[in-house]
Amino acid sequence: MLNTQHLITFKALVETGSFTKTAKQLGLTQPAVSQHIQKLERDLGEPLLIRHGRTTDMTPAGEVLLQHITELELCYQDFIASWQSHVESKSNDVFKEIKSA
Amino acid sequence: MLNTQHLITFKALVETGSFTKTAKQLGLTQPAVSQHIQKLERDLGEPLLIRHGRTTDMTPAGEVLLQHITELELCYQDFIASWQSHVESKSNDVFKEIKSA
DNA sequence: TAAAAATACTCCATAGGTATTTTAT
DNA sequence: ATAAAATACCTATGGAGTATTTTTA
Repeated sequence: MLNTQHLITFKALVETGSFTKTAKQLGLTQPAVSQHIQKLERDLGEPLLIRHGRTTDMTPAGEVLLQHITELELCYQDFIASWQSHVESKSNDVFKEIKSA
Repeated sequence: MLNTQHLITFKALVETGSFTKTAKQLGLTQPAVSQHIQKLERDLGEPLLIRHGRTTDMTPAGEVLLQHITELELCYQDFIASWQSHVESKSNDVFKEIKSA
């Protein structure tokens, strides 16, 4: 199973293009970022990035994974929204109880 | 961030209706299942299940979460499918290389 | 040679297990 | 009294940090 934190790190890495910047952005160290990517690559059995020296390109596998991450984020946002409205309706219930007391 | 393994455990628990059966099904111990649910409830700040003795009912919060899990599973299945076809097209490339050699 | 990433290692947090207690039928 | 869930406690794995080495621009 893919670790959600590692996926977040991968997405940030694609955006910044730099392990060091990603680490700063996420409040991690650079080795931690390296380890997240390595773990994903081990889990998936192929490289997500092609390293040419300091710069990196995404592999097709990386593109596929990135698309998945985007969809997971949408899914998560939907959940947050429904959770919010659940909590709101709950506090409405409490309000009603107070009023009727 | 909600732990994916804990979500899987919660779904299994809803299906089996029993901590012990869930543990067996997932190859865990019963206390591990208890801990997964407790962790989710702590993370979300409200109960997912109402315990009346040995039996449990899902709370509305539990229903909301379960819906989310279902959507995550769909999302994951889509990913598996696109990953498969990515890998296949890669091996096709390899095949082509062999043929053209 | 100076930067960025990888590696080595160490430590600590937490996930999961065993043993036990609590609870409800 | 028994079966199921909760709690206590312990251990081991792995995640994250520091220090260092490697790499390349």
